[in-house]
Amino acid sequence: MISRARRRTNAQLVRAAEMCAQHGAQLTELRRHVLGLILEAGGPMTAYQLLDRLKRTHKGAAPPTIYRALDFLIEQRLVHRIERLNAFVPCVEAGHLHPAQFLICSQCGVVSEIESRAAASALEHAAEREGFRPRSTVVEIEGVCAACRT
Amino acid sequence: MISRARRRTNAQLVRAAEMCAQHGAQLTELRRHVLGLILEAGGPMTAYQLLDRLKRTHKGAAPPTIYRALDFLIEQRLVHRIERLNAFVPCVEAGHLHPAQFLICSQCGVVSEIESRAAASALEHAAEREGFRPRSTVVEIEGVCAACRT
DNA sequence: CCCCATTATGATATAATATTTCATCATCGG
DNA sequence: CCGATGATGAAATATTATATCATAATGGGG
Repeated sequence: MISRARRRTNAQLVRAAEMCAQHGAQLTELRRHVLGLILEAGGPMTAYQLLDRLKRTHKGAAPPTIYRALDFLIEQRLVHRIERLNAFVPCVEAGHLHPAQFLICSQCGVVSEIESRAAASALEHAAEREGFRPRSTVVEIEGVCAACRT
Repeated sequence: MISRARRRTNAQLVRAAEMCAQHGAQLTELRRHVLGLILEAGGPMTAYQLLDRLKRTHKGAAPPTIYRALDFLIEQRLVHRIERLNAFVPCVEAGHLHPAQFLICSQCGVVSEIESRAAASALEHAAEREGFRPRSTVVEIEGVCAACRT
């Protein structure tokens, strides 16, 4: 019995592997496994939470194991890092270059990713007015989500 | 002989004390000292860099000493935390509630604060479309500054 | 097919960042 | 003066991240 969520994850993993291949990068078993953990988590996961899970099936896993995998996944734009939480979530639009914009609920801890093209372009223009060439933009908005406001 | 920069810092410290007082908070000697270190630094400082400097004049300083001071200063909106660097800088507009928007040069390490009202309001609207009530927004744009682009 | 350059992983140690906890001390309003 | 609150001291520990060196897999040229 494979759950719907699990099937969805598998599809995402297949797609991720394709996208890596297109960039000449390989989504190895290990990296694929870590990405799977993040996809299945349903919320932000810290590096050491991921490491604990990884250890269940991957005996000798150590901090560098997980950080190297995360570096790769971030490089491939499959995963975002939420700086405010020291945590990691899947990209909503895997593999695409897009500004990371997060809503972080301080009550329930839920993190959701949004995409405001208006904000992204305003930021880009503001940066370029200073002569600054932006490469990677992170927006993290902490507050209270709709569910917790009731 | 008091340098111009030093005089400017003093003025900022006086103003900071006033603003704290207005909120019923006290800028104690210790906190004032830490704020002074950040103002004089001329760039982002990590907690432990600040701690090292603090120790020169403040014998028993320990990690909680500096983190408590930083928490206070952030609470009073006198200092920003740059999540991507685990580092701290003074607010450009001390004591005001404003979204923190930073340009971080990955070549020279310089951090500058910008203020794009357009981006801030686009983000606020995007958040509220999701029913999210924003409380604190951080934008960190990593890239290459004008000076380093030449 | 083999070589070897490159990339990936294993393994250990350690560095850097941050918090918990409990005790003590100041301050200030009643 | 007293008690409540807020601030600091001090020690231990938790959490996050990197450095380093060794070993193994992989994948193009010859």
